[in-house]
Amino acid sequence: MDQSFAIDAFGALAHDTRLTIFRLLVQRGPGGTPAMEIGRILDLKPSTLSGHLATLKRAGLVSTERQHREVRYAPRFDAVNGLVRFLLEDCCGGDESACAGLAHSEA
Amino acid sequence: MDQSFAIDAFGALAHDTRLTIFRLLVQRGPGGTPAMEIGRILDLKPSTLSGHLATLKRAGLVSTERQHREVRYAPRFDAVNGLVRFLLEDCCGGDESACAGLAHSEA
DNA sequence: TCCTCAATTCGCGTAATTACGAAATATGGA
DNA sequence: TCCATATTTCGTAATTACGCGAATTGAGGA
Repeated sequence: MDQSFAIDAFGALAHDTRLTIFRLLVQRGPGGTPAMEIGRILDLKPSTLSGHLATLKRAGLVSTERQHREVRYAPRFDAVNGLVRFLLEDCCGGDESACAGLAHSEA
Repeated sequence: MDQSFAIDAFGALAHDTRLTIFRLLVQRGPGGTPAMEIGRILDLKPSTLSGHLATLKRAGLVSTERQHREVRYAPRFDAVNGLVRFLLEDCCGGDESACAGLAHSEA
């Protein structure tokens, strides 16, 4: 996890439609969701949807798998964990007691 | 935590200088760091620094406290936790087994 | 009050992002 | 091969973000 990866990932999430897409994928689970289904649910034009999915993919936040004629998009949970670890790296100068309970999320 | 808050927060972090500032604040700890010290460490012009700090503040990622002539900036760990929870809300449709170990970070 | 340091606000030119129609490409069935 | 469905690429115009010099505000000491 380096800085430029994190910037791309945060930038990808810093958009109304893309954030909605990503959260939808999280709720759908690791099995993935076909692009067209996402577009139907969120009422997005194909080219707009495709652009956003490409942004999320470039940022490493989603993985893709072609199945027949469809492309299934799935969230990458490891990317989220990586982002959090990167953000809180060397938290409080390594002093566990200073940030106890703060650096751990219970989603 | 609502969507527009999350968008502002991710947008604030999606920038080289601001991400560096935030991570520096995390490492410095909850006691806060004077703005000028941040600027000196990262070699930033006052107006540029101030703009970035204002963006982080608006996004709810940092808190400020005036001490004498200085303004100390501190990271808001609760905001980070809130973002992660928001991102992973209803993960895998609530099926714990499907995302076990994925939704929890050990920073 | 006057001065100085700390920090913010304003203004401007430049650069990146956005949505989406139209055209192109990919996949599999008839 | 021909076609329909699924998805991506391209082009363009409108919007927004960027850095930073200059001017301004705030707080405390002399």
